Amino acid sequence: MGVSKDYLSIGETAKRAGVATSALRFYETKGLIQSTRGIGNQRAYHRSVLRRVSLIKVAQTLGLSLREIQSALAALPAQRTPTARDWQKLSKQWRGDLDRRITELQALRDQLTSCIGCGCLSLKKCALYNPQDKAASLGAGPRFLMGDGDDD
Amino acid sequence: MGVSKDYLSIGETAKRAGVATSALRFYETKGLIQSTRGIGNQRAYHRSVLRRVSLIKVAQTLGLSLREIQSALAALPAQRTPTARDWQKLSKQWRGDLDRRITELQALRDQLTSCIGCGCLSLKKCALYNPQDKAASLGAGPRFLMGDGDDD
DNA sequence: ATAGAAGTTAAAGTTAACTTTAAGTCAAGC
DNA sequence: GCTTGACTTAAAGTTAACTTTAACTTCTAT
Repeated sequence: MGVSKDYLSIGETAKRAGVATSALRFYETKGLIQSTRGIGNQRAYHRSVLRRVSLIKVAQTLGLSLREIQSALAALPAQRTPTARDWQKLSKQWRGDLDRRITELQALRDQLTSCIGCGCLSLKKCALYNPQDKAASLGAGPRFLMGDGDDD
Repeated sequence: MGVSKDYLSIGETAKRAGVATSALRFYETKGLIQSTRGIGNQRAYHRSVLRRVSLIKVAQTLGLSLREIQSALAALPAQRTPTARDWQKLSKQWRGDLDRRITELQALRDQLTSCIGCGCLSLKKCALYNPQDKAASLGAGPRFLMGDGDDD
């Protein structure tokens, strides 16, 4: 059982958060969560860690790396259960990220769509090939360029 | 210079395809591209490899893994420059993949949007948390569930 | 003939996000 | 007293997609 009402063992925390104990230890080494130590040097996680892990999981679903998540969580108080307000702040920012990614993918799809049937695939000319064009060319409209047969 | 009009050294191929020679060797071990060997055991890549590498790069931009790309390319003749028709077939399939990913992300965003301000973050109830719900819940409409304060 | 650029192979290194393993500690139940 | 289960740490393993390194060999130009 838990160390107390407010503190849980690593096993319990893992079970309730739906992650492996190894993941919790890993998160701890990365500074994403914290623990205190009880008798026998065993970890005791505060209840608030459960929410933190939840946030981590949501953020991961959204495609954020642990490093990015760490930055975001750094803004939250470690020893307090994140409030609705905390969550709002984070989720709004994350939605922005998501929106951006979606927009990028849509532009990529449009580019791809306009390229279907084009068949150019010219390394030097096709917009799909040039990563540096990515920001610039996305939304810059379709380009139907047939390779000249010599520069592919 | 190239071995002939139709064959290029690894260095030239790398330069023209915009990838490192190490990447080309790597792709070769993965069966994504092929080479013949001249005297001295040096690789000679057929011109068509340039297009193949192009396809690989585009596919990667679209988010496909080398393994998936390998499958797609397996349908293409190794010793022939992919034609517009080949490209059409691939790009249509890839667009489908892209569409699906975009749809997923949009559903995720909608879910996130509806969760902003909700602040539930209940491990047991919030739709954002449950990966297995992902397929089912996406598009299943928003869920405003406040945690009961005891389950997370 | 010889320097230097470009190639070759096998193996190890890199990053992310963890898991697995090894070896040992600790508390509870019988 | 002893087995069992949960826990601890450090280190190694895993997958993807390459890059880097080491130790040579071959080609090209002078």
